Amino acid sequence: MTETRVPTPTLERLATYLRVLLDAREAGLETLSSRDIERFCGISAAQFRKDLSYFGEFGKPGVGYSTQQLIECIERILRLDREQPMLLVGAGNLGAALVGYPNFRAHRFRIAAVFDNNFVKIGRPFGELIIEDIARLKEVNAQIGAQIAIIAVPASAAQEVADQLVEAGIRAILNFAPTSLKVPPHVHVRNVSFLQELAVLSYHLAQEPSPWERDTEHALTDGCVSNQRAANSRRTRTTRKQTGARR
Amino acid sequence: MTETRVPTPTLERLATYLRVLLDAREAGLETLSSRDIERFCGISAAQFRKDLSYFGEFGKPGVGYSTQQLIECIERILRLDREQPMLLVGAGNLGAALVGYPNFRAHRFRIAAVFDNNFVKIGRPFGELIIEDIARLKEVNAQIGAQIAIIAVPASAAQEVADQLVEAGIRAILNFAPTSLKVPPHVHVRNVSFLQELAVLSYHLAQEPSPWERDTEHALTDGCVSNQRAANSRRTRTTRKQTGARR
DNA sequence: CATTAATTGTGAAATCGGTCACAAAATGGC
DNA sequence: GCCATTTTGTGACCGATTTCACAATTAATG
Repeated sequence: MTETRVPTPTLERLATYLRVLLDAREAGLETLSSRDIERFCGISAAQFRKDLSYFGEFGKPGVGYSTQQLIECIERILRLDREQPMLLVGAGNLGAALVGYPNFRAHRFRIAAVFDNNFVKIGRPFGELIIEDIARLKEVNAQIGAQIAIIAVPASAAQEVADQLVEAGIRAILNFAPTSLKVPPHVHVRNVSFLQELAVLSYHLAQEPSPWERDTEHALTDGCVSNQRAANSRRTRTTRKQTGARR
Repeated sequence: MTETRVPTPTLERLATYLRVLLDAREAGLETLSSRDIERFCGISAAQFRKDLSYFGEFGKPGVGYSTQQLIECIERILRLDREQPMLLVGAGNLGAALVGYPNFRAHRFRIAAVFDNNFVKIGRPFGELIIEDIARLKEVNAQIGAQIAIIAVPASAAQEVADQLVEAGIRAILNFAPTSLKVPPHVHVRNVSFLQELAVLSYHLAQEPSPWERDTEHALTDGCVSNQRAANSRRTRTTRKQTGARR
């Protein structure tokens, strides 16, 4: 609340709170308590209050929070209170899904231009926009002044695109390509990785095999043993216990 | 590394390591050290070693890790070593991007069926699949036996879809709808929220305004003051310091 | 106006995740 | 075979985040 940097998890949750509040306002609720928030999105009431405490005091003891006022405050904190033009690079399937994504507007994000390097696509309409030549990135953004860009190109092209975006004055990148971008320190990057999310789910499934699988599969306990040194030396250091993949 | 639960951040990073390893194998590198990994994806060498230590020992001191062996081990850990059929619900733009997503196959994920509730779409081709009636979810999955599903429908329909998926035996859900799903405890959910990611980026931009904006805008320090009680009572509790949004 | 019930904001404690540093292991050179 | 060099695996430390618990505040009731 006084001088601390705000933890990223707090920022992420703020967006969730905002969504809940918007729904609540839609439903005509004028105030919400932290316990209501917990019911609606599963984030604990204490967590919610602690998160808000980084920014000030917004509630009334005994009453809760004014839906309308808290919406306005969170929107200001997150800079969602003004139009934000964005650049989209990559006019493929994913790009098409993004230009058609209806929820951007509620948060005042707007895709202001689309770029691709495929000369067959350049000049064609894409949603309500015309696909621009990626070579004109800097030139076009001199007009638009976008600070945020979305990368929706294959991994092999992503780094080059990122470099061009930085060159064009972009300071924040939402990256859908499965690759680790290298950018100067003043540029923020957030990665969205379907594969990563699926991998985490897949891991958890493996931990608790489904009933019909349990008796035909024993791979959970064999499988990934230590390989190399597994069956030989090592394990002599201190009191090496059961080496190998557990669980 | 003996009985601890594996932290989720570790699981997420595992997917990144795998990507790096796959690229390295492609490039003909037979071994990699933890410092190489750090160079390629920015995750610290110590972090990498610690992450692996949850699962066993995979490297050779003085040498590094066999690319091929480590790929195989991580694939086993993440259950990426066998085909995983998935159900996709929602045959809109996003669904189209997902059925066409080329990277699923490298990790053996496969969209085995697509569902929608729009009778105009049902029966039409969608990529290489035919759109099925959502009402046939359970019936169809009795054949497929998928444990993972992807929700790519509007938020308003997401909870109902989730309920039907659980009913159809699904145990893991990748949710693209901006809503908090309620599912039984044995079902895992991961949310993908563009808006949340953009909101975090937007916040950081607000913290460090771009040069050309700095002298025309002063909104950073005014803006979201505490509202309610801001200018009146309160602040009497202990030694309440400067109330209101900072920064 | 006093009492009760609800709810906030926040220090303090607990938990969790990340970094460091170093002993142990592997390799290459001589 | 021995020494120098590299790199692993991990315990110990440290910082960040979450949870807890409670004093303070508000509103409602009689």
